[in-house]
Amino acid sequence: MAELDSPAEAGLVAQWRELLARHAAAACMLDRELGERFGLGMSEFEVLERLVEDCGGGGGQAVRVSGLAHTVHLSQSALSRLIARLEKAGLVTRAMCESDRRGVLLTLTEAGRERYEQARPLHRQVLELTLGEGLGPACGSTSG
Amino acid sequence: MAELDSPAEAGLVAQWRELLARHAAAACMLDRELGERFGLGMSEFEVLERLVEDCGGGGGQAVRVSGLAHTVHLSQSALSRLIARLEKAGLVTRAMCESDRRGVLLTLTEAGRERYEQARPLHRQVLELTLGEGLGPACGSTSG
DNA sequence: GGACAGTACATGCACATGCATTCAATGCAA
DNA sequence: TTGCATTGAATGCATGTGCATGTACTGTCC
Repeated sequence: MAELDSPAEAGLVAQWRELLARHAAAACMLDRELGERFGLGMSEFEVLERLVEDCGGGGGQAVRVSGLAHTVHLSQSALSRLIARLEKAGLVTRAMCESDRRGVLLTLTEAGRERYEQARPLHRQVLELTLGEGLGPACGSTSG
Repeated sequence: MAELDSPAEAGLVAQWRELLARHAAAACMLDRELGERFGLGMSEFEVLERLVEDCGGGGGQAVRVSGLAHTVHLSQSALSRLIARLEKAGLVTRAMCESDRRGVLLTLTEAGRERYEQARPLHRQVLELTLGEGLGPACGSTSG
């Protein structure tokens, strides 16, 4: 039996599996629910939320893409395409940064803010369901 | 300010972001390290591990694919293709189940067991790094 | 000014994933 | 036995992701 060499190792693996299960359950349900009802993926919502936070309540404040990359767990290329999707959907606007013309400034549109506000309750409900109580079966294993 | 309506909501979101960060850090490093050194993805290793556990120490005990789906957080189709990759790599063997010929029995090959045993220390090291201590920047945001 | 390294973002490409569908096999009912 | 719903797994397809690269721009050194 090679898998029970040390108790510390077993605990670490148990912790990892618990994390995997919770993440899978939450991520899958978020993707499905937000996608069905609001046309947003989990990461799309996450980016919108960061934009709302960083832009503050006042509209029009712009955010650099490079700043987002530090908070959203996506590669730079994935983030670039995600923003392209959001822009295509009319939820954000891309504009050239004047002070550093390599950079891109993101502005949340009114539609983007509304979409976020509409989706937020569902997002929180899913988190309550999947993080609050004992975890259920994850997404992938229930499909088929 | 719409994002601080209730303290419970804020706590839930904080918990979710913590989970996202830990998962991203661990999953990314696992994929990268296991991929570079052993040609295994995170999920491939996970499946091998379940096979080792379910087959027990003795070789040759077979495991149904349908049973794996409940423990690995993948869709049925993804699991099917993952198993195909493992079989192509010579790490598992697919055989028809005699009692229910719809089912597929998986057998860990000697190479599969060896690969798992070789990869396990690295897997545990990554878990220690990413789960044990305070989380660092996640994978995606550090690439580029 | 010109050359060159570094940064910010976009894009080509390969690949893993999920959904819907398909195929094979089982269980049940008539 | 035939007919039908169900289950286990494989496959077509669209999509999201990361890596490597390309493009545009900045800053530095000469």
